[in-house]
Amino acid sequence: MIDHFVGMGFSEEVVAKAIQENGEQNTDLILEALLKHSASSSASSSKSKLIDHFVGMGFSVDMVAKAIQENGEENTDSILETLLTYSALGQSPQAEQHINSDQNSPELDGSFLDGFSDTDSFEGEEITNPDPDKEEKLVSLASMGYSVQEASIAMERCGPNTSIAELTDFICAAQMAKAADALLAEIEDKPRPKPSNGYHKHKKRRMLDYEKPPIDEPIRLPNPMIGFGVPSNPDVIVHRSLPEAAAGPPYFYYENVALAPKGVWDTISRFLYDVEPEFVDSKYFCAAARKRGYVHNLPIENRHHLVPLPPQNIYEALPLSRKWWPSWDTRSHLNCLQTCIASAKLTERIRKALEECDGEPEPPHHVQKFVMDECRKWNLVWVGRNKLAPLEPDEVEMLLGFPKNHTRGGGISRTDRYKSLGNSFQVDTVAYHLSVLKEMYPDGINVLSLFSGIGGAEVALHRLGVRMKNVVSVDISEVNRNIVRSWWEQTNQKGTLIDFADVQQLDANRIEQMINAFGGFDLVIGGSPCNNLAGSNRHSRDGLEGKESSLFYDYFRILDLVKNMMQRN
DNA sequence: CGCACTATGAAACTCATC
DNA sequence: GATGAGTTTCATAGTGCG
Repeated sequence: MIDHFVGMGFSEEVVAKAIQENGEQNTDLILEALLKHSASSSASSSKSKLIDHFVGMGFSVDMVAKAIQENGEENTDSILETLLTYSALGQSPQAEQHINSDQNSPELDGSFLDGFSDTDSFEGEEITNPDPDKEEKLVSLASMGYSVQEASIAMERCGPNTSIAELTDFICAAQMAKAADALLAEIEDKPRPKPSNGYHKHKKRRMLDYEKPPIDEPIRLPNPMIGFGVPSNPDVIVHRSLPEAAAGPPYFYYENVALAPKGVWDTISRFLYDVEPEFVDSKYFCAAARKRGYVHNLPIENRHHLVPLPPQNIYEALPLSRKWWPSWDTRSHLNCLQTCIASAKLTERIRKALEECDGEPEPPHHVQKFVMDECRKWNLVWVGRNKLAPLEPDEVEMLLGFPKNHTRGGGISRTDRYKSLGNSFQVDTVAYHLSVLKEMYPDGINVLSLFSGIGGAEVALHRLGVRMKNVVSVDISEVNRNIVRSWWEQTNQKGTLIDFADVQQLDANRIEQMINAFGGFDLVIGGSPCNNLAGSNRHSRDGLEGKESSLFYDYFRILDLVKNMMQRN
């Protein structure tokens, strides 16, 4: 019983309490109590949040665990002090480790920390005499956006009496040296266009690597996939320093699938002015997973989520399915919403397999395994006794944050609805990133929206209350353009919507024309085709050079044109 | 022709273990 | 570090029907 609810993502403590309060019999009441609890409290326990917080600053997990053990959970200042002391002394300076928490359970067991006290790599007696001056400098450098590792090694190399300015110079010089080497290594690569306003390597790097051969480390996906922070775990990364060439105006926001073939995100990031991608799973925003990478130059401080908050798990999103949900289906979130749905043949096979074991209290293990494998593969939900079904289009609309009937009618087929929705943004996730624009542009913004699809960016901005003065929207699909146009009119937008079918139509002349007419674009947003990158594609997963996915280079081309023209003005 | 339906794996990841 | 089991994935091409 406890395992059942723990499997849904609730913590053991909370489940035990809910069972105690409601009795073992009434699972509905227990679930309700759990949902209320998760709605009222944040998704993470305080301890795991605390760990995440410091790990996000670049400290290793075992270091953080040790520091919390020494100082208690309450005094975060003294924890930080201890961590800085460890770092200053050069103890276990690896920064790449993350907590290996269960992706499905945001809360951690109380016993979680126990394992770490045995694996400490540093001893108490080595930290007797922390140098206060050293600490102060570390704090200063950390607040400037440098990692503790970079800072502490720079101090080690430069000596104790080095000024902050000299230390930052040292770090920059090391970064540039690494960049030059990397650039030499890249010349061998296949030819590529370069940003015309210069190419500067300025990624935050870990000083430890400077000893190693100058090979660019490939981009890795974060675990948990929370980017620079999500509402339940905000500001994991407090500061980031953008490369000079990346700074706006205009702001830009590029999106694609996180699980692309190797090297794809390295290339994308390289083109987009060396901005580090922000990888986020939408399961932290809604009831369905959606692992995506976002390269953008927006500020990341003081983001806020959309209201009202969407359903955070399957039970909130699809309350009617609760009645039929068996205890052995422990899913709390759906998998990625894709462009195709399961066949009726499959759900029939499942129904028959389940009916064959109707007499027993629970299907045998191999049947459960078969059913659950298909449920996860096809995102099936329970709609009756032994009955599973794919999501309806309006349910997909809701899960992705679009208004009901957004893609309905006007001549679009059911198949095309699934396809357009499956290719879209998750609105709440994107809106969280875009939310900083609201205060920056009280008078509204001009938007260049490439590969708009069904208008995920426009819907997100509208729901945020960001006024759109002029929107230039480009999408190859006529039904998609109709959907956006129809939404634009239904929501009584005061601004102007101009649409194009093909990004090729946007050449330098036309872009210059529009920039002159509108006074420039404030936001260039878009997610280029993923079909040659996505794992579901058996036939033509050709990478970034694939037929459609290579349109990424048009996103870059247009963005770079806009940047240059706006810089000139 | 438009539409609904169906069959079709592998790459790349995570996690545990040795 | 190496290995292996387990899990996830904004899809395409072909067929058949009205």
